[in-house]
Amino acid sequence: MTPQPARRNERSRRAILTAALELLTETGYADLTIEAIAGRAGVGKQTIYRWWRGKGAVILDALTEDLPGVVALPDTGDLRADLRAVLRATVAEFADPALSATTRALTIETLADDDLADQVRDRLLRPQLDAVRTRLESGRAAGQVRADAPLDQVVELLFGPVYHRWLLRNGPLTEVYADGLVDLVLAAIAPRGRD
Amino acid sequence: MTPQPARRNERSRRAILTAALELLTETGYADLTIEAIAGRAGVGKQTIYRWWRGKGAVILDALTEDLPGVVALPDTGDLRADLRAVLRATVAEFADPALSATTRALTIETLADDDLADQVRDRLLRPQLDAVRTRLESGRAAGQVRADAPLDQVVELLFGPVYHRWLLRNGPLTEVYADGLVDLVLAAIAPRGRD
DNA sequence: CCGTCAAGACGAGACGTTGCGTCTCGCGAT
DNA sequence: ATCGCGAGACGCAACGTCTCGTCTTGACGG
Repeated sequence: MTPQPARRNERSRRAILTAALELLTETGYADLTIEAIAGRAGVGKQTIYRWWRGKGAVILDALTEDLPGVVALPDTGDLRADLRAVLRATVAEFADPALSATTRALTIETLADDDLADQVRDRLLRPQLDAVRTRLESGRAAGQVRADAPLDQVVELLFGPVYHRWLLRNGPLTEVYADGLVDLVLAAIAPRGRD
Repeated sequence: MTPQPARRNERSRRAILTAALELLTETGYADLTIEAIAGRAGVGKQTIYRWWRGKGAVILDALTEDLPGVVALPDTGDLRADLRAVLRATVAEFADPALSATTRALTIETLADDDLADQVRDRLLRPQLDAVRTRLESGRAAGQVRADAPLDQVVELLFGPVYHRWLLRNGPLTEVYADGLVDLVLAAIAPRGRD
C-alpha cells in the first residue's frame, strides 16, 4: 500500500523536481499541471502521485533541494550592515522573475492546503526567520538592541513589509527600499534615546 | 457584442454576489466554481461570464459592495489609541474564519491574475492604507511623529507583519499582538529621544 | 558466489469525472 | 425588434485512479 522508499528511483525523483522548476519559470503557474510535469520528466503520472500529495509538495521539495534556501546571514558586529545584507537579498529574491514565479506558485498552493502551509513555514521560512532572530539576540547582547524588544515580532517587522509590498505590488522592491526598512526597524528597537 | 449595462438585471447581479460569498464561507474556496455560483444564484453561467472576467472579479465586487470595506479610522488626537483601533480591527478581520476565507480566495486569484491584483490593490487596500497615512500625517503635524519619517513605508510597517503572520500562520492574531505591533512602530517613528 | 524469483516501482496511457468557457435555444422585458 | 435572461448541451483540459507489461532490486538456495 504505502510505497517503500528504499526502492525509489532516484533518477525519476530528480527529473520530476527539475521539470517542475523549469516549467514554472518557462510557462508560469497557470500552465503547471501534473501531466505537464510528468511529460517533461519522462515519467508516469502515478510516479508523482505515489510520492507527493500534489503540485505544491513537489514545488516545496524542489525548492528545499535545489535552491540555497536560507539566505546566509553574516555576523560582522555591525548589526545594521548585516540586516541590510539579508534584507537586500530577500528583496532581490522577490524581484527576480524566476524565483518570484516559484514563490507565487507555492503561496497559492499554501493558501489552499493547510498541511502544505505548515510544511512551507517550518522547512522554508522558519530557518530564515530564526537565523535573523539569532542575529538580533547577538546584537542585543552587544547593547545595540533595547533589552525588552520582542525579537519574534521584530523579525516579522523586517520581513512582513517585504511580503506585503510583493503581494500587493505596492511599490518597487529595491535595495534603497530594503535599506530604509532596516533603518526604520532599527529605530524601533534602538536602546533608549539613541539612534 | 459588449453588453449594455442599462439592460442589466439587478436581481441577478445581487444573487450572484451573495451566492459567491455564501459558498465561500460555507464550503470554502476549493469548492467555489462558477457553476456552483450560478446554481446557487439561480442564474445561467453566461450571465456571470457576460459581466465578470472570472471568480476573482466576482469576489472583489462582492467584497467592495457587501462589506464595510475600509475600517473606519478615528482621529481622537491620541495617535497610539487610533492606530491600535485600526490594527485591532484588521487583526480581527484576519482572525475571523468567514472573512479570512474570502481574503484567502481573493489572494489566490490575485496571485494568478495581474489585472485583478491591480484592482484589488486600488479599490480595496489603497483606501485603507491612505486613511492610515493621513492619520500619520496629522500625528506628524501634532509633533507625535518624527518629521522625516517615510510615512508610506510606515504604513506598510503596520500592515505588513499582519499579512505576514496570517499568510505564514506564524502566530496568533490577537489584540495583544496588534497593540505590541503599534508600540513597535511608534517607537520607530517617535521624535528624537522620546518614547 | 551467483542464479533465480517474487515484490514492487516504473513508463505509458486509458478511464470516468469535474469544471471550464462557449454556444445555442426559447422566453420575457424594454 | 432587440437583447439580456435561465437553462443546459458541447468540446476541451486536467484531475486522480486504474491497469497494463517491463525493469529493478533484494532475499534465498544451490
